[in-house]
Amino acid sequence: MRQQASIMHLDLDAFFAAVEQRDKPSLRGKPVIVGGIGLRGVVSTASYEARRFGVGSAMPMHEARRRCPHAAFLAGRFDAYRQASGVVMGLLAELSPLVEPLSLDEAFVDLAAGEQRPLDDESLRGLAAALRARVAEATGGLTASVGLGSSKFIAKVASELAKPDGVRLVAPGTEAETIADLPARAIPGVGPATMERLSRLGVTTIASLRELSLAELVRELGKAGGEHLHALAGAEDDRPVEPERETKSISVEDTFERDIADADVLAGIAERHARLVAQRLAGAGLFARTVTVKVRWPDFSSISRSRTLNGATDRPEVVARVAQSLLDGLDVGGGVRLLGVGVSGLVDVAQEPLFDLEATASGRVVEEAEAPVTRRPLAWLPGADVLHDEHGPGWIWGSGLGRVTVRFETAETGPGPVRTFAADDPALHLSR
DNA sequence: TCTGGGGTCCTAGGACCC
DNA sequence: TCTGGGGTCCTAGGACCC
Repeated sequence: MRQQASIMHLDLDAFFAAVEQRDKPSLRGKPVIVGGIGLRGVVSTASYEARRFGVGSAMPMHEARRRCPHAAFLAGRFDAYRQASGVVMGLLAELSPLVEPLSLDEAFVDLAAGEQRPLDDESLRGLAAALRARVAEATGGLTASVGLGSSKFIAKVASELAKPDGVRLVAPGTEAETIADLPARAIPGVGPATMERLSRLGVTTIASLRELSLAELVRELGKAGGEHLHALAGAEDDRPVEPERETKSISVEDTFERDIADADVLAGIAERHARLVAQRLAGAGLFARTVTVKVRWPDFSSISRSRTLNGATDRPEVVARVAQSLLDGLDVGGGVRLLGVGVSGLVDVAQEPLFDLEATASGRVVEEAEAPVTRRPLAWLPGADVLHDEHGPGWIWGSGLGRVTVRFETAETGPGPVRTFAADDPALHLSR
């Protein structure tokens, strides 16, 4: 453990919802919920206004609609999120070469690896304040919460304590007392299942977790989990900030609006998924040895089937063929809720296998493989950016029954007017 | 009308090898 | 003549995170 609070954790507040409010002035100050819009969607991010109604991440969308029916429900615009995220990560990179992104809206920064600067508490607080101001300025007003501590764990806890829109520095030497009264569930890695086991041992807070011996924790949670938790409970954490983590797996999966029991339909979906996976593999310059198919049944239980080849491939037809043969081994007659295809065992050189299935049908399959992967036509998803030949830029408020409702406003305009068009109005286009 | 999608890490058992 | 002891790879499942 280092002697300075020189590990930073930055977390953008209600990120997806905040980007929507930035770009849609009429939604500022109002409940906004971004997530899966379909029958089986879940909430990805809720704005703070929506959280007051008890809406939170991972909540089924129908439940969110019940709790906050007047919210704006949006499908999400990942290009916009990626763009804003890139700007913020760029600002972090100016602080230190050691930046570890955890997701679009979160990252660790090791400030001790940056250029020489004082790392006393006051200087670090000043650095965080300046960073937050620059984030807001560079992103059109997004707010970030920043935690500073002597380890990743403490920095992450600190940013949580700083939320929303704040800074928190946990002074070196005060780590254990700072976390003592937090619920054990606040430790990253303690989820519902682990918390349930801990509760049965009488654990509530981190202080009470500390009363369990290492042996007890290992017995209850296994070697790795037990040792990790024992260390974190005592505020011991020497994990380094790792800027480059290599990709270990790539997958595509889809939950269907309604369960699918038709093997031919599922085969077509598996093929599409396999092509997308292979496309991303090739895009990353990687090759895979193992292909996995995942199926979720109507009762929500799921299984996976995998096969490791004796070489590595990035060829869509090979991934598709292996996925198909794995799927063939399953009885889908009772219906399938979700189908996924993934690859792992990634290497950066091809070792094309002498693949026994290849010789049999390569000609036809290769032709198919060269056809570009076609994106499904985009529906008028709520929240999507559009451009109208006459009225200019706006966003989809809602659609249905052959009509589309658009609000014409941008981050710069202030709240704008709403108009409704026919869904096939030739003057209306999706942006980008 | 319950429960996304993209990941990571861990465990456990069996095969296989020296 | 009761049958060691590792190590690694593979498969499957589960917990967890954002």
